[in-house]
Amino acid sequence: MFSKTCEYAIRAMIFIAQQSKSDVRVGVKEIARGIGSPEHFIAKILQDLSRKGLVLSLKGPTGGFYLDNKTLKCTLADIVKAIDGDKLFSGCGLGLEYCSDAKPCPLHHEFKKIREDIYKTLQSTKLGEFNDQLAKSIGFLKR
Amino acid sequence: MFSKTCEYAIRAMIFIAQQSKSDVRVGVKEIARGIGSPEHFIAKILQDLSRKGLVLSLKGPTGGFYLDNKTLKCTLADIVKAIDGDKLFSGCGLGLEYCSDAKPCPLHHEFKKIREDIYKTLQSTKLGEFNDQLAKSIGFLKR
DNA sequence: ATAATAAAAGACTAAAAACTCTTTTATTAT
DNA sequence: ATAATAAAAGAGTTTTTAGTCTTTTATTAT
Repeated sequence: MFSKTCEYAIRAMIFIAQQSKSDVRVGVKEIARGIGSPEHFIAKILQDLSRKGLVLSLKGPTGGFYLDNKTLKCTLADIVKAIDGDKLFSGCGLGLEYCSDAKPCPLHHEFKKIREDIYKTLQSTKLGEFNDQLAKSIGFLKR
Repeated sequence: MFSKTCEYAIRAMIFIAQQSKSDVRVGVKEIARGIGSPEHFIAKILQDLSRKGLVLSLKGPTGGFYLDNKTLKCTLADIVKAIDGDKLFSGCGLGLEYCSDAKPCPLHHEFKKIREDIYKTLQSTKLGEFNDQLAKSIGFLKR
C-alpha cells in the first residue's frame, strides 16, 4: 500500500504527535527507538518532512522534532502525499497512463471507489486528533 | 497498490482471456504489443504464472499462452496473490509485524475495511467474466 | 566565548525490483 | 527426420528503494 519510507514517516509523525501533547521536543534517537526504525533513515525522512513544513524542528540541546497547533492539523493523507505522491489516490490500478473516467480501463470504476475510500480515511485522520485513543495503544508503534 | 510486475501480469491475463474466447493461443510478442510491456519481462512473468498453473502454454509453432475453462475461472485476487503475495490483503497498513485484531495499531480498524473491500473486488472478478464488457474497452490495456 | 548537543546535508553502500540477453528445450509443419 | 517456431530457463544489467556513515551548521547551557 505505502512505501516503507512512508510507513516509517506515518509512525514517526504519530509518535511525535504524542510527545508534542506534553510540549516536549523529541530527538531522532528516541523516535527511532519508539517506532523501531533505523535511526539515520528516519532522520532523512524527517528532514524531508521538515523541509516541506509538515513537522517542526530545532537544533542544539533540548532540540528535536515537534508539532504545533498548525502542524497537528496535518492529516495522514498529507504525509502520504508528501512521501509517496498521489498515485495511490489518483493513479490507475493497472498502471495505465491514459486511463480516466472518459476512457476507463476494465477495472477503473471498481478501483475508483476503493481509492476514494482510502483517501477519505487518510484525509479524515488528523495527527492531533487520534492522540487520545492512541494512549491506549501506545507501544504498538514498533516492529 | 500493486507492483509493476503485478500490473503487467493482470493486463496480460486479461489480454490472453480475450484471445482465448476465440480459442487462439497468443505469443509473447503479441501480448507485449497488446499491453505495452517489455517483451522479455512479460515472458518471465508469464513463465512464473504458468508454473503456478494460472495460465497454460504450448511451445513451438502455433504455440503460445492460453486459458481453458478452468483457468478462465481464475480471479484477479489469485493473480495478485501469486505475484505480490497477500500482504495487501492481510498486512498492517503501517507495516507493523505484530499488529492484529487483538493488538491493533492506531489505524488497524480503518484499514481492515479497506483491505477487505480490495479483496472482495479482486476476488469477485474472474478472468472469464469481464470479457464481454471488455470488448468495448479493447485497446485500453496499453500504456 | 566555549563546549556540548542535535538536526541538516551530502556522499555513500546494500538490497530489491525492473528489465535484458542468450541458450536450451519442446512442438509442429513440412 | 528436419527446420522453423515459440516458450522455458538462467544469467546477466539497470534503476529504484532502503539504509548507512561522515561532516557541517545551528542552538543552548555553562
